[in-house]
Amino acid sequence: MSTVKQLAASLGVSNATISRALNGKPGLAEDLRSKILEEASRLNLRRSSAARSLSTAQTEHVCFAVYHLPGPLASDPFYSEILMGVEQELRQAGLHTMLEVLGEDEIKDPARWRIVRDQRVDGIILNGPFMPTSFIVKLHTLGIPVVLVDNFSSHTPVDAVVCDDRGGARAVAEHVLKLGHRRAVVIAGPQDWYSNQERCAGFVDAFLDGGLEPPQILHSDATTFETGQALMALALKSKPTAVLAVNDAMAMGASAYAREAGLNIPQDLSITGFDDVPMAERWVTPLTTVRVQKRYLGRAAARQFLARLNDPLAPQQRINIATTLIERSSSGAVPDLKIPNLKAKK
Amino acid sequence: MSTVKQLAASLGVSNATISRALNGKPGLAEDLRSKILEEASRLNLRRSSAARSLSTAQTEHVCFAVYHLPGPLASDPFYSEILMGVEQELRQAGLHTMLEVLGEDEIKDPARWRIVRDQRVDGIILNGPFMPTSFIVKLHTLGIPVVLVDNFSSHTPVDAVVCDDRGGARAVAEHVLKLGHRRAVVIAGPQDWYSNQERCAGFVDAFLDGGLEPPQILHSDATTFETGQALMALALKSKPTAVLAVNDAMAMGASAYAREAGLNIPQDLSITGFDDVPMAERWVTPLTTVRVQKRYLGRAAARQFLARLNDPLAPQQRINIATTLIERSSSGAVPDLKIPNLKAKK
DNA sequence: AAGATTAACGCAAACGCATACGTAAATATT
DNA sequence: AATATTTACGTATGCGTTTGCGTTAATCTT
Repeated sequence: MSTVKQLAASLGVSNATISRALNGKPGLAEDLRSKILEEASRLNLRRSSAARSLSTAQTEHVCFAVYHLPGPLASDPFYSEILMGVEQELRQAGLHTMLEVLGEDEIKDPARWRIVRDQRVDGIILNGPFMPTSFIVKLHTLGIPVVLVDNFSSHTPVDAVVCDDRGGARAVAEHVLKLGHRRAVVIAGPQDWYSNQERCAGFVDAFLDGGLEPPQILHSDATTFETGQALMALALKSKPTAVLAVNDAMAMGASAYAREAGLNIPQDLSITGFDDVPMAERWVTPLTTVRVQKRYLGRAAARQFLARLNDPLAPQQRINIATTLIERSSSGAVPDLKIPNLKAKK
Repeated sequence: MSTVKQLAASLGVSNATISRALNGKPGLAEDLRSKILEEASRLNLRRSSAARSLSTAQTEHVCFAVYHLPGPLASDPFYSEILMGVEQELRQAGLHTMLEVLGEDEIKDPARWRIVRDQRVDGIILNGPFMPTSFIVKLHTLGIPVVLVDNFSSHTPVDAVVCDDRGGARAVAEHVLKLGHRRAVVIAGPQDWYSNQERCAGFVDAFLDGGLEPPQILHSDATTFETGQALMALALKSKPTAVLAVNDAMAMGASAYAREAGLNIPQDLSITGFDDVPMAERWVTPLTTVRVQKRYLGRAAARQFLARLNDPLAPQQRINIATTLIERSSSGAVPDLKIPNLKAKK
């Protein structure tokens, strides 16, 4: 329970020396240093992070902030795996993670955000699909190191760590095309959501590259199981042989709806998801999907943050984490029987 | 970007006055106070939390710490809803939440835990089923305010906030008994897990109160979907008409296994879960389960923490949050046809 | 061997805020 | 009207570190 000053007294040296010893700084005999470290652990030294921060102007805290619009997405805990990754990496670097769930107030005026106003953190890692550009820019203008994770804002000068949404989407789409499907519907979420855009773009890429018309895209204002069900109802009107969902939650909703409509998956209809959430492989018909390593996304974000701290003037970076196609049984060869039907109807 | 001192100079008053105005302390004319507050927001005052902490010996930070044993439980993000509740409530009280994922090192020697050693937090909210008693006691001995959430340690002098595991379990069990079931098997997790114990006890309570033999209990070292499947394989040997799982993940595993074994739920077999995770109602056969309001659990924990801060000497408290039975379609009347079969075999 | 360089440490000033105490003016008391 | 009380503010000290600079002693240079 002792302080640095007490340690100094106990060893008959100045507290400057103690400080140098503890922080591994030069200008100190090695034997004295080791003696100090020994005494420090013997006396159970409890330093004051406050005093240290006051002196160094560094808090050793970094904020992980999420912003959920009020409404259907409010309770999606999708960020938690990212958060785990962030914490893991920051902890390894000797930094501590502060969690903040943002509300409208902070979004509107970042300068009034408490951790900013009180200088409680050395920087911020931002997560959430609907982070307004103005918010990000203001934060950046305040001189606070910021990195975006699982989101990207093109008109913003801050670093971003995203997964390869587009490439992943292209991969599932190609997989589905290879299975012979030609009539596909995309079940998507809000259009102003970065990942959603990229995934849709990836789907389209694959179709265009295959010399095909781009698939029909059904948008919605949410990406939940329920909206997946609802969009599936619409999608079925086009008599598709494949449905590409922008995430697993919607894919499962779509799958549930199709099942209740008497369709067999994948015999009558192929359905694919995106994310590879834990339930994806445990679903009635295990989901063909794209694995996004959220935890790694978080780790990468933290590492990028550390790099930014070390070099505040480095050019803006955008880091892309690869995704991988996971083939399971919710996708299968195109149902031969139905193709003529569709053609006939045409 | 100004400091308190600059504010003082700008208004021609002392910084003591500024401090009093900002912190709502008495000894200050109201008009002066409002003038100061106005100037403060005009100059975009950025105070130093470090200096404030140094002076007041309070950080305004509280740590939410989780401890996951390495192994199968490692990635269960069950704590995230609790965390959300904690953050929400602490934020409302003007405190900030620090997240820490504990490792073996911290568990063994809390005094070496960085946030403790550096006095980074005003207290700690602990979560995780396998928190060792010694760890909790040491923390408490160090004089750090601690509250346990979703866990309870009877040989420990710290506050705890738990849900009514026992009552909830009793409720599902009674529900199942009311449906006519007599031959039930309990699918459970590790025996040294508080919630697991309580839930098993609740099941047993209901059976004993009904004048019946307690059900067979199958334990496992994890509580995942996969262990649910595995235990279901064992459970079926007893030809039960109902299976009570200690959580939804296991119930879903059990459900999946039963389905693949050709059983119809609930016609051939009733299955119940516990927790009411989001997937429970979306499962192929929507799960009869017990709702645990994890978020509220977190909020209650934070409130208890605040109370503890205000009165460090108050007697230890244990707060119990009610649970509610959610009846869905995975449970049904006992299959009449099979009862004679079972009796015959006997 | 005398001067120059370097190493090892102490001194003391910040860092920015809170607060106990002091003081002067305003108000209340008799 | 004189004294006692309260109100409103300033002064100055302390919180526990870090760090620039100064000092002394040890080592190196020629």
